[in-house]
Amino acid sequence: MSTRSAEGGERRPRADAARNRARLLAAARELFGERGEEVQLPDVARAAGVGMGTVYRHFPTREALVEAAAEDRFAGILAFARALAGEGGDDPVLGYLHHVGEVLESDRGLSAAIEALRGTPGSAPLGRTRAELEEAVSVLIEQARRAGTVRPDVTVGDVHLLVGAISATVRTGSGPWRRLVDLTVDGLRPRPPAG
Amino acid sequence: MSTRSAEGGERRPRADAARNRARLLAAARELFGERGEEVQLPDVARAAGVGMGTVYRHFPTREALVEAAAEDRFAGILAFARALAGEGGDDPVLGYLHHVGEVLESDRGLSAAIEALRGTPGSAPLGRTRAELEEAVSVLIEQARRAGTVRPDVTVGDVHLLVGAISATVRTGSGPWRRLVDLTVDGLRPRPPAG
DNA sequence: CCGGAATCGGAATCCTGTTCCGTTTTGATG
DNA sequence: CATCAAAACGGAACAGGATTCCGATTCCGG
Repeated sequence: MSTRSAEGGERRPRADAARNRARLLAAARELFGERGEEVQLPDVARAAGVGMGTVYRHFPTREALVEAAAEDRFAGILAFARALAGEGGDDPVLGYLHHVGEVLESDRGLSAAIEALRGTPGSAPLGRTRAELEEAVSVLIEQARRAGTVRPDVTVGDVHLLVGAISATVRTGSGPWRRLVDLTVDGLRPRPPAG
Repeated sequence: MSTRSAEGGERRPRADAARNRARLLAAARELFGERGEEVQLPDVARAAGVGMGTVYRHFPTREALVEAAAEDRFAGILAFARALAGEGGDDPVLGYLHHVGEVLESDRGLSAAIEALRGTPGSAPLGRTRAELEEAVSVLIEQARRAGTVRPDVTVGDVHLLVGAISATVRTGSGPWRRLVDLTVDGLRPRPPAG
């Protein structure tokens, strides 16, 4: 009980630890983003100039590293969703899905993270972002509903469902995800604008 | 050149080989259907009462075994599609997607096979079934188009895309696949029948 | 019944994620 | 600045599972 106050206090990490963690994340973001799941832990360790022990000191499991590396992608998507809400456009849900698809396309590790998230109840860092994202998306839906671009019964869960489907499509390269979005979004619309 | 005619002749397999292959397929169908990808090759070998060497004599790779085990599911789906075409209903595409979803739900190994198929250009046994399936589905689409239940621009590729999405949704258990079908199929309809 | 080819079984190998532990680095203290 | 315990490090050892190898066994045409 000398330098730090009471119990819950997270002690500031040692300088080398912080440095290595940062290097690991940088390497992981680069490699996973480029090659996706096929990247092996030893590769990441080597790219970060670090031993395997260090990898596991910072991330309890491979999956955790994948998630951590994807974290700022989620943050980016969240920011986008909020900006979209601010713009007040007519079809924010479509815009959101397109954006998610594009990000997925540009970062092959993100879909891995999305899938990994299924198993995890609430991962510490992402749990919060996830909740905020849910909130932001529901705002988009509400907005779209008012503009008449989505059916009144569409929920946040539905949008998540579609994101999952898009993610799988991009990950497996099983087809043009934009087409999937188009097919589905037309299904989201309450009625054709008659034109 | 004694018992068999010329070059291309496939010689009849030895009795024990045929028996073991059948046992392997039976075991694989049962185990993969029940537990999906998490089943391990040694389990299948044990269940079939066969050694690992035998597994690999018959199937060059785990993936090949998964595919072979799923083969008659594909055949069943093909048969269903043809029957559906025969019935001449109004919305055969919806019926097809529902059926596929149900089969996927009942056999956890099928989605693994579907995904495995992506990598393979033309696997000998499935290549044929795949082509026939494509033909059958295009008949369904044509029929639905005439009935006005799908947009005129919907293609076989679109339906495959949706099947892939459904498969991923079922496999990861990431949500209610029926809802996904509903959302999407509404997107397939040309226009609300005004009523 | 024989002989050789086709199969078989399962141990050995290889590849990867994960764990362990002796060594090194950090930073609070005197 | 020197000291020392705690924290972090590196990389070798381990573990689980797919795949390969090869000596032993089984089939089948003659």
